Amino acid sequence: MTIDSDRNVDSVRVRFAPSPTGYLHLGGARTALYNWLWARKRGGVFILRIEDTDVERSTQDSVEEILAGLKWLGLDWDEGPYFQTDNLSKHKEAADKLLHEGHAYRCFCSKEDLDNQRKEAESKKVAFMYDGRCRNLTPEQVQKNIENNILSVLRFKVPRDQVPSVTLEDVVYGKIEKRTKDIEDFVILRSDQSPLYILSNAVDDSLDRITHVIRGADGIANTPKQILIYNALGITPPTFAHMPLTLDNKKAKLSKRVHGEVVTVAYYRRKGFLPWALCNFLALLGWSSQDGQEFFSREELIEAFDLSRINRHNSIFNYIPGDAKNWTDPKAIHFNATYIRSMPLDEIEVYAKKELEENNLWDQSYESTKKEWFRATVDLIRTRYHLITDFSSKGRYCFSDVFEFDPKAVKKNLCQDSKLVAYIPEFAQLLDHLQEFNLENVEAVFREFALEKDVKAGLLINAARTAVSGSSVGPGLFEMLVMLGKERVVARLRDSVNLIDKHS
RNA sequence: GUCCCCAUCGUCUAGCCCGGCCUAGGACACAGGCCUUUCACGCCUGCGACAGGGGUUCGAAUCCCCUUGGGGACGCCA
Repeated sequence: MTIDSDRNVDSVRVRFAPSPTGYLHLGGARTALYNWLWARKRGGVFILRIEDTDVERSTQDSVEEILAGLKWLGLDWDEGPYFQTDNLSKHKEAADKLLHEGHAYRCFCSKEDLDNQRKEAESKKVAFMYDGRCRNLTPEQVQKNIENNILSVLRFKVPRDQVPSVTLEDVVYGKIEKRTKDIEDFVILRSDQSPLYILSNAVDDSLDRITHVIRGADGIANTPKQILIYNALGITPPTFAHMPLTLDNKKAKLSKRVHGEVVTVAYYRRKGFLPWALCNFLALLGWSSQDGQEFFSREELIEAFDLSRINRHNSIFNYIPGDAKNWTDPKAIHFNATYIRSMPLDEIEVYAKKELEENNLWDQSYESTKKEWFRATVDLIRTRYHLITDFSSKGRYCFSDVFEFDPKAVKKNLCQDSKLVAYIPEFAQLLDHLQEFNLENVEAVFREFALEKDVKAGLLINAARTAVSGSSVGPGLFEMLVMLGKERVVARLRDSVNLIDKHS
């Protein structure tokens, strides 16, 4: 259990606080998931807060994309979405308080000036830290600057003399210590008096009575600063749990800009992922269960999840750009495929239906007269599918007579033996005469025909597979034929002879 | 450059806090085999790691130090 499990046992409040400056990406989804899991596990509250204080870059589209992504993933929130900009007055109030109580001061240094200093430091390869030159301005000097309309920002006065170091007990990283001499007097209010993230975030977390801040490890550097703010404001800081980052295979932070859509949640939705399969995969990037279980239902994962089992090292999202089969982390595909073939039929049917509808392959009868047929078909073909989109692509032949023939399959299975041109119409005829088009009878036709002609059954079976499905792979042939029904099978077999002509 | 953090199979990880049960376990991927009418199903087998060096100890993947490697943060972004 966590460090403060006793104190917060009945009142966990966590939040996911994305900035609406882009897409919901995998890293954000994972952060949201961990927060959600923790809230659900502890019977707490999961809050969604949009941190839109960067007016320049925040967009409404991005907000909608984030909400849609979370909804799709099934990460429902209990409060919000709150918008950080709605709290601006509170943030300014806090800043005023810090100023009046001597925890902050006006800094009149110009941005250009500081940028130059920073550049110079960089070229000299020395560390740049604001030197605090405005810290000890006399009230008269400050007044004079204000009268002269010199713009000022508000900087936090890091109490280096009183507090030698800030330590925190991170739930996942343990004790983290930072000397105050290594923390610069950071800006909390811009020159237009708008608050910065470091301030707003801390104030909002306290306003929202957040008990656990669960965020990426890139937030570690901010934490000591925020603790200093909490202390100056007389607020007890929340518990922090930083989660390791997810890097790409070159160990760079995942980002939409450099990695493209493969890191966006929307992409997985489009490509045919089951939302829970993605969640399940994401949960395992940095966390593991005590007993090694990897597949979890929502309830099971909530039960098994614990902040204390989050590991400390960054993980790599192992996708290989340009690899058609492994267009994303192979393990993620493995999760999706496993869910597709093992989830309750009732649930997968819903996804299959939606997929077919979107591709004009849906027929109303699949819910009435052909309901059982549809169920059986979905169950038959899902075994080897990796993605929901496979139902409309690889499975197209089940739902439409217009489908593609894989040239390699045609060559391999139909053009392989010239006798097939004669055989196919023959056994198509035999099948056509079948009273009952069931597994036994259909198989018998193939077996007996093979015997009679003294050829391997496989020759006929493979030819038939390609003739009726256009492919060389798929479910067991006889199941497939019975599923398609006599009429379609016979017609497709007869038509397939034309394919052979074309190719030979 | 400064500060913070991390380091087990190619990847995700278990084990580490409380040294011996570790000839280091699982999963994905990969390879081979089986089943079979095909296959991206299933089953079996294999491949494959404690970054390096010093300590401490009877004994170290586990504790300590150093080196190396990696990541993150150093904005009037969030």
